[in-house]
Amino acid sequence: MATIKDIAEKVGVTVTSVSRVLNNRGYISEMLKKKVHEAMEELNYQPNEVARSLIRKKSNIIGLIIPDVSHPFFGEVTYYIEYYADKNGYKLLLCNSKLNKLKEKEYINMLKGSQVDGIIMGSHTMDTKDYTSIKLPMVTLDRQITDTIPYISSDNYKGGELATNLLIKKGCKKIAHISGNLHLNLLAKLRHDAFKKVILNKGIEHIVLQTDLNGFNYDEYEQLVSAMFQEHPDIDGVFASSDIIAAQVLKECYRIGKSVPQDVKIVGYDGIQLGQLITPGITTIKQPTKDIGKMAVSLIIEQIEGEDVPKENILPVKLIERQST
Amino acid sequence: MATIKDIAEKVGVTVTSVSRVLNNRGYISEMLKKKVHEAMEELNYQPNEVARSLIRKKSNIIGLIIPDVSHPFFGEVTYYIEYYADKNGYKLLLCNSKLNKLKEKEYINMLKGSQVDGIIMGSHTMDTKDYTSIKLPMVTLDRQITDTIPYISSDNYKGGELATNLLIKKGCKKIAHISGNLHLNLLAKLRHDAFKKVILNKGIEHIVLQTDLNGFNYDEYEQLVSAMFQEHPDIDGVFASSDIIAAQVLKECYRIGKSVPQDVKIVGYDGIQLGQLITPGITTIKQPTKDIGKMAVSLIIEQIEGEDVPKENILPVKLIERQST
DNA sequence: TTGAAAGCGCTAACAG
DNA sequence: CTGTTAGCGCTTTCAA
Repeated sequence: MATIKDIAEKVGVTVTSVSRVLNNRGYISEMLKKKVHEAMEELNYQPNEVARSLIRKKSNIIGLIIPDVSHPFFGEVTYYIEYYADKNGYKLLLCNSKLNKLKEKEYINMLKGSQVDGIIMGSHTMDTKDYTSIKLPMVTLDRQITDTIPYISSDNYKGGELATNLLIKKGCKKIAHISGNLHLNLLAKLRHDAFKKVILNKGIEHIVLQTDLNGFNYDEYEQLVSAMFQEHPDIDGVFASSDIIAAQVLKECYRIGKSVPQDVKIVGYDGIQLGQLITPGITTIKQPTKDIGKMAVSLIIEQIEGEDVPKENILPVKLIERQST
Repeated sequence: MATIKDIAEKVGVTVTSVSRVLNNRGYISEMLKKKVHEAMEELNYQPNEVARSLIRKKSNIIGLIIPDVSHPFFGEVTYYIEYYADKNGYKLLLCNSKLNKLKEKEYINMLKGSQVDGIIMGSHTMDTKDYTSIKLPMVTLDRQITDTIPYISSDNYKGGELATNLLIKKGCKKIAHISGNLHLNLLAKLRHDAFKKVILNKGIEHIVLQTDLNGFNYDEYEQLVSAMFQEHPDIDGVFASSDIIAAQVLKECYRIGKSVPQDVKIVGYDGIQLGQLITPGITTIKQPTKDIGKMAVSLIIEQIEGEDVPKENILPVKLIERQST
């Protein structure tokens, strides 16, 4: 690979001058500019960003830690984060924590070592102090760690209300809520809280199930859902905390001969693109993945640039009614 | 952030010695080792990988260019690539090209500038010479660019045969194949070739449709599939080039009142995890995403280490029969 | 067993 | 408008 020195020699000036045209800083003659650009073309020169990072103390890299990119919700969010990062001249280092505490720690150290300019955290298994000691621009997705670390979430409480109210409105008498892990302090817990409030308020029979901690496991979902219908065959409404789980519920209904929405009504969560493809369409609460990604990037960049950013960033959700209700 | 100098001063030695214990190279007294490690603990020291990369001329970063992480197939592959990269001490820089030629070029330059040690290319919209001029360890997914650049693909021809034969065996009389873009020189084209060969061989009526170039667009799929059934209402078998498209076909069948598999039989491709959730289950040709990811990483690393690697790497596919056939 | 010195590729005062 | 010099944080000969 050609270096700045090569092109300096070729043009017959010092590296300083070349650096100047590279960065378009200070006075440079048109003549020099032209020659340098030509030489760059010829030698196929590409500035070494590693060297630049070292001296500028800025890598232009954002680290992203999520449980699993292959989960459709995180896949979509990641897509948009990468999109907006690139648009703003940043690169994305991707880390899949699998909701594993140790891996999460290691990734954070790795990212610090790699001199990333900021971290977007979509996985939160560690203790509060582990996050506060990071000392790097940070933004979390769906978790409020302290009031100093900005977070982005969609309006989980509202989502929980919308889903629960819809099921009630449609006449469900016994409703199950299948939530994610309730102990991780995720804001997604608010969906559960809203569910409880609404349902208690209306005095409707209900149960709450929780999926386990070990990431996203389709088999686990399957067992959970199957056991649920076995123990509570009279369930006629399910509010699932993800579209994946909702699809699992739908599948189980088919398997045991319950028709949807006649016997059982189902509401999912996330509004993943793939949800459109399932028949009957699963009613869902759509999270604005694009806006989440965009905001995550802008909040990180603003912090990198030393600006103050709002700590609470709650984006609206939207109820999408399809055939499962 | 503490630097090597800080810890050298704290311990009362030179940076050279500290560097030695960091890298466990050369003679170092146990005493020094211990002291240095203590100081590292105390100052929460993390070696600056940017500085290391600069001097070692090795970043330990792999670049990954794919069309779109939020597409489930690529999401899964990306997940495994990151997994194995991390396992081998490498980091992953993620790039979504959206199958856009210009973006792909820019990403490649960006990755070169970032001094990545190698590139895994899962997006191929450029011309052959653009790839050969990259001069960096590289491996492509599903495209044979030249006989010098190693590629990984699953056995597309076999997959096409399996799918087509199954549909025929199940009694289909008019079979449609919905392929991806046939002009991108992807090896996925072999699915189409196999389809043609088998179907002509048996003299069965058929049509071939092609999805467009602009990445993955659910609306486009919808229109395509809808138009297909309108023009050819007598189609009773569909071999789709992805599970997503197959799901779209299934959905359209529901919409227009065709039952699956009685009226129309469907075979998808990829074997994405999400496919399990759809009812009726869509028969599919499963690509070994985990093995693909693992092999991509190992082929890149072997090249980085100067080893020769096999150029053609074809992994087996597997027919998974579900209810759509 | 440890240190001095050079240098990776680039930027940035400060001179001229 | 251009060059000299120092230095980012680290590794690595070569000496001691």
